[in-house]
Amino acid sequence: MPPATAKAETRRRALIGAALREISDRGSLDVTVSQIATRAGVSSALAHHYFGGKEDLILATMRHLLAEFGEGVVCRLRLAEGPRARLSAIIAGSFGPEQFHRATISAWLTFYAKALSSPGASRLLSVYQRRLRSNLVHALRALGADRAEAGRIAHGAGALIDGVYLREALAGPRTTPEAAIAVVEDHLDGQLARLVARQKPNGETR
Amino acid sequence: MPPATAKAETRRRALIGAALREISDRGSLDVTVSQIATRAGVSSALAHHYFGGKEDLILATMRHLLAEFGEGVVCRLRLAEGPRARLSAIIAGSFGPEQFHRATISAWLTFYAKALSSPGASRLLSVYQRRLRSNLVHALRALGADRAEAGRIAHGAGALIDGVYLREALAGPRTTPEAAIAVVEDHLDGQLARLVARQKPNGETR
DNA sequence: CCATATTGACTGATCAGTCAATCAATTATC
DNA sequence: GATAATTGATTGACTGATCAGTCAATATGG
Repeated sequence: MPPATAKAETRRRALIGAALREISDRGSLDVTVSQIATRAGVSSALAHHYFGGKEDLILATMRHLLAEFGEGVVCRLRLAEGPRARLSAIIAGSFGPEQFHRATISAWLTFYAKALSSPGASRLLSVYQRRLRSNLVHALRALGADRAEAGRIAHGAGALIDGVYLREALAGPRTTPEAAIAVVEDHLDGQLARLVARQKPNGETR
Repeated sequence: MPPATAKAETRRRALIGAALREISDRGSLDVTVSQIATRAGVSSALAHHYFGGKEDLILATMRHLLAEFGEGVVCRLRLAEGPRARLSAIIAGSFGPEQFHRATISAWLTFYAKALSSPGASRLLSVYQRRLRSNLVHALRALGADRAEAGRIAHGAGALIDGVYLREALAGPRTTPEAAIAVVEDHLDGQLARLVARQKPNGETR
């Protein structure tokens, strides 16, 4: 509300957006503060003014991406009825068109790489992974999986989602979000079929 | 055989090994030529002498890792009898203990990230992906999958393998190669069961 | 006027790549 | 077999460029 703060917030957002675009375009975190600032239409000194330094700007950008991602999932989750639909909502949210752009995917991959050497980045990604896992496990348990099975399936599904993203980041031929979703749904179907078969050995599979 | 060439080869190997260790340790491709050279016990100028420049050294390191990986798969593949065993061999080879070290995995992830901005790195990874896919498709077709199905399953399995690696690169709690293998085998079992069920709708599943 | 926004100019550090100069080994010549 | 010529290995010192971060000075809005 205060105009000063409002302007500051605008600038922060602009810088984060510029950082995102710059990182995506160049496909690398080797992005200079000047490049980002120029893209945002300000001087590099201003970027340092609003964010303590480069690291903080990068982490803020990451946090932004993460938050956007989370919103997409939560939004879809609200509309889902029943545990199986919740699983689908999580998957669809993970590949929401607002995330599934080559540029955004590239940014994700670079963030993952950064997490190897930046505790801050690592922490952020852990949050995302835990949230995804928790969502999946919750829905799986509602489907009758015990804790171990739910954990196992969630782990596999999470890895598959990450893997599909990873391939998308590199692959020449563009895939659609629908195709990505299909891969994960397919995987889950296979896993759930066996889960059900194990629970009710009397032949009933659906 | 010629001593001069032998020495040169020794040096190249030493530099590649040093690069690998340095990249793994630091978890980043932001590694200086000096750091690598020092670790190899030579001057940075020598690294430039043997490899045209930094990029070439990095790519050579990548190629080395890739070749090692390929050998592991080929070796296991030779021992496998029957298509299903070949699938298992590919998976086991992908998670061979010689590859499945935190350090090596970190290097893989950084290479993936580099592929976003380096055509050379991208090409190398494409080779790996094509080889993996080709191996998988071949075995799957021998199991009766048609071209489309084999392609679909291979894509999913490839993505899952990459995803498991990706998680391993970050995860705090160390997993064993066996656990990683189990995840992918599990996935394949699910997929194959449905494949068989679709082919022979008369209930026979094994 | 005051506070905040904003900048240009600067600094200190880092690094890839170059180069001319040694050093070592191999080969050619007598 | 001794010696000179050639080639390759190796280095330290240097350069040119790049960049994150700083700071003092200036604009701008209240």
